[in-house]
Formats: sequence, C-alpha cells, structure tokens
Amino acid sequence: MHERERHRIILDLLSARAVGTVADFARATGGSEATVRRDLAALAGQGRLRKLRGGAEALQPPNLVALGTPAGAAGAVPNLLEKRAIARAAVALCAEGDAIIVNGGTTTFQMVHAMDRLKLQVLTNSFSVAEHLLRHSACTVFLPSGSVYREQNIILSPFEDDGTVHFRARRMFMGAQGVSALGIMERDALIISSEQRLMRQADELVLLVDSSKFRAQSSMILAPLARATRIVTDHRIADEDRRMVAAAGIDLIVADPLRGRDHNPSASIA
Amino acid sequence: MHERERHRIILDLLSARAVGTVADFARATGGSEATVRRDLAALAGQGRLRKLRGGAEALQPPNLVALGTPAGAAGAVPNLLEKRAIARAAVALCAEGDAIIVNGGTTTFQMVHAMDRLKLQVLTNSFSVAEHLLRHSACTVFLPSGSVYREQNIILSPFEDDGTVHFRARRMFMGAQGVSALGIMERDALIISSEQRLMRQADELVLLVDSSKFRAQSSMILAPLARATRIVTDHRIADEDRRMVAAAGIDLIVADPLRGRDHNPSASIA
DNA sequence: CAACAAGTTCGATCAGTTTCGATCATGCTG
DNA sequence: CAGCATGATCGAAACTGATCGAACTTGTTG
Repeated sequence: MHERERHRIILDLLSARAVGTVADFARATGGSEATVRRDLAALAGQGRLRKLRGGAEALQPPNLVALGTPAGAAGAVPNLLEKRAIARAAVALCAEGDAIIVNGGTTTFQMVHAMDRLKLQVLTNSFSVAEHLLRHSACTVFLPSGSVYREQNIILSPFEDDGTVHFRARRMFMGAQGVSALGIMERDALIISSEQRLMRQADELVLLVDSSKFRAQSSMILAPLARATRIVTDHRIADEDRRMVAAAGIDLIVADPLRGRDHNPSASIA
Repeated sequence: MHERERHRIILDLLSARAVGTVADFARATGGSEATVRRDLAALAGQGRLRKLRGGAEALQPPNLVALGTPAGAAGAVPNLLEKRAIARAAVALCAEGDAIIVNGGTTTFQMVHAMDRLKLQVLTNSFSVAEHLLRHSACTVFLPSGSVYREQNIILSPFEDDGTVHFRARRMFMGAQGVSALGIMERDALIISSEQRLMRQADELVLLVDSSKFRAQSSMILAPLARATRIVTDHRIADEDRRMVAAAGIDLIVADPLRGRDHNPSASIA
C-alpha cells in the first residue's frame, strides 16, 4: 500500500466521521500504528488535518452539506448547529434494525452523521442521504423511482407507482418549509406529492424543524399539523409556539445544540 | 510495444485509479520496472503526472472508481483498459440529447468518463453511475425504485412496478457475465429480472463485453444472443467468436485500448 | 485540591525491506 | 556500424514495523 493511498484513505475516513483513532486508520490502511502516526504527522504538516491525541480530526467540519449544495459560498446552511442537534435528537429515537423513512432536506440530511453506527432500513428520496449512508454506514437503503432534481438532489416522480408502497416504516422523518396552526407547509407541488406518498407508508411522522420555521410562511399546505406525531426543534422555540404544538397534541422534543458530542477541536478522542 | 503506447497506458490507468505502483504499470505495459521508471520520469518531466515513491499519481485525481469498489488493492477491475476502450466506443454511439439506459456493471461504469461532455437523459440502475453523472455531467438522471445492493451498488427490486415503464430510450447499454451462442448469460436471478425490465424500454440493445466474456460460462440465460443489436468488445476477440456474432446478425464494434482519443497535444520527446 | 498510580499514547531510534537512480551490457533498427 | 531503447545490477536512500523511555490522561486517594 502506498503512502498516497493511505493518505487518501485516512482523509476519506475523516471526511465521513470527522474524527478517527490511530487504530481505526491502521485497520483501514492495513499499516502499523507507527506508520499511521507518521502519516498523520505528514498530513498535519500539509495542513490537511488536525492531529490530536489518539488520532486526528478533519480540518473543516466535513460533509456537513449535501451533494447538491455548493459546499462553500452561498450554499451555507442556515442554522446548521441547530439542525445538527435536531437531527441527532431525531436519530436518538431510532433503535437498531428499525425501518425508517427519511425525506430529503437540509435538516434531515444532518441525520446521516449519527446514523453511521446503526443498522437501519432506510427509505429515502434524497440522493445525498442515500449516498452518504451507502458510503459510511451499514444501513440498507431503499429508493423510490424518479428523476433526480439537481438543486436539492431529490428523487421525484410525478407517478403514483414510485415503489414506495413496498416499504413500510415505523417512523418517517421530514423537514418542512414552515409550521403553523394552519398545517405543515411546503413550497413545491411535486415535492408535496412525493412526501404524501412517503407519509402513507409510515406509522409515525416526526417533524424536524428549527425554531425559525414556526415563523416562516409558505404557499402550500402539505398536511394538517396534527398529522405529525412529534416535532423536534431547538431551544429557541417561542412559548407561544410551544403552546400551539401542545394544543395540537404533538410531542415536542427540544434539542440543545451545545450538548451534542464534542465540538471542541483541541479535545482528545479517548 | 512503443514508448508512446506505454505512456498512454500509464496515463490511462492513472486517470482511472489516481495512483498506481511501478509494478502495476509494468504488468499493464509488459515492460520491466526499469523501463516504467524511465517512463514515469519522462511523463513527470512533461508535467503529465506526479511521480512519487513506489509509483505515480494523476495530477488531478478524479473519482473514477465506482463507489462500491474499495479503491485499494483487491478491488482492481480486471481488463480495465479494455473496458475503458469499450466504454468509450459505446458512448461514441450517443448523440447530444439522447435518452439511454445504462445497466450497472464495471464495464458500463467506465462510460461515465466519456459522458460528462454530453447532455443525455439516462435511466440507470447503477447507483455509482448516477452518482458520477450527477456530480460531473449535465445529464438528467432517472432511477428505478428498489433497494441498493452493496456489492455492486445496484438498485434492484423484485417488483414489476419499479418505475422503469415511464422511461423510453433509444438504446440500452449493458454488460454481461458471459456471451455465447446460447445467449447472454448472467449470474443472479434478481439482476436478470431487473435487466429484463430495462430491456423492454429500449429500442436497441448494445452489449459491452470484453473478449474474455466470450469464454466465460454462467448459469443463467438472460436472453437469446440475437436480442442484442450490437456488441462492443476489444481487439482480442477470437475469430471464432467474431463468426458467432456475425451469424447472429449482430453488429460488432471492436475497440482498441491503445487508440483512444488523442492524449498528446504536441509533445515530442526530446 | 493535590498527589499518586495505572494505563495510553507519543516521538525517537534501530534493523530489515523496498525502491530509486545510475551504470553497464544486450538487442533491435535504420 | 552507430544510435537508441531495454533489461539487469548494485549501492544509496527512503520507508516500514517494532521497541522503549518520556509525556500525557484518567481515576483514585489522602
């Protein structure tokens, strides 16, 4: 195995899991720990990763954005920290072996990071989610038929027979453009019909919306609010909105952005 | 073997695998390691690759290996050069705007490299092909429904309504486990049913098989040989097999691994 | 809170192996 | 025969894996 090849593997792993131990890398590259240490030193010298005790971490919080999003620049995801916290809380609802549906969206995409330790059966219309799960998890991935819309990398079909009927899940996770007493709002008609097909296949509907969504207005109503079983949001939710959710008889989970697993760059892995 | 031919092979390998060992190149070119070293030194001098200890790497490492392939050692694709040539010849059959079907396989996957300049409408059951096209081309991508099988990253469904009926193409491109007078052979029943559904949606069927496939035996017959309209293979095909193909009334296209699109701008070796 | 003990991890060092580049002999081509 | 590419050989350099003392982290105790 070549130096470059090892470097590539290490960086690849880091782009998926953000941190890794020396032992992880040694196993992945087939080299000894001594060699991995040297590699890490070299890569750190090139500024391609940050070395820390026990292993290394990616320089930039990796893969926080889906395929379609233009990585840097304007494509920055708003409220990213909140969304990650919300996504983590959502994944915490899943148990090993569960069948779930993940609807495409910037918030739900954040779920993939936490999913790589579980073996789930996942139906998703998000190409990005599918891609990440195939690369970095042991999950089984089901896809609906349709064409891939490039802006959001979502698989959409105008036809009823998109294959989703063959999948049955306990929970479906989805984001939304807006949430109010009027219902769950979305933007695009094609997306709505896709989401409605997915919703039919799940027992529970879990809504992942950061607190700003309670103020957002959108043109089309996807479903009445009560259709959701739970809502996961962040701590900035207004009391008024809490009451609205409670009035609709929906479980509310408030995720704390600060209390995820380590955000601290200089920490060790152990 | 001429110097130029070796250079072409080396660059071709590098464009496929990003890095390669001296031993790899020696095997591929049939030359000794000493010669390969000289070639690498010359190519590095021309700025066409970067030399590194143990081998060389491409200047711009493109992600040309399919998702499933473990990138390292064992995942090496057999007859890669032949397959690339075959794939290039196959893409040459397509015109801007065409609707085509690409069935998953190591040979058909090589088509994506040449497809990034065309705007095609592509139905594929290969997750890797879809991924590459979405990233690196302007093609429209359609997917069938089903679960993604990890070994080969193929989307397979046991159900008839996998969405393929909504797509119509002029040509379908597919590989095969084996080809003989008995028919087109495949290995797996689920793959076969998926391929049969795809085949119904295309006017022409183009078979991409390197010459070794004419000798390969497999257990299941996908379709009679005459179902194919054309076969694209490499120059090592035996005369006997040529006759068999001709007897079935099938167009035969022989792709030459050495004579791909021109790689040399104007460089003459000083 | 400080001190200590146990367990990891790190960096340096050393021996063994691989690879490099230069040199030389051989064989092909014009 | 001259010119050139190729293949083989060999000392030098680079890389790898193992080892060991030092430094660090963690948990416990006084």
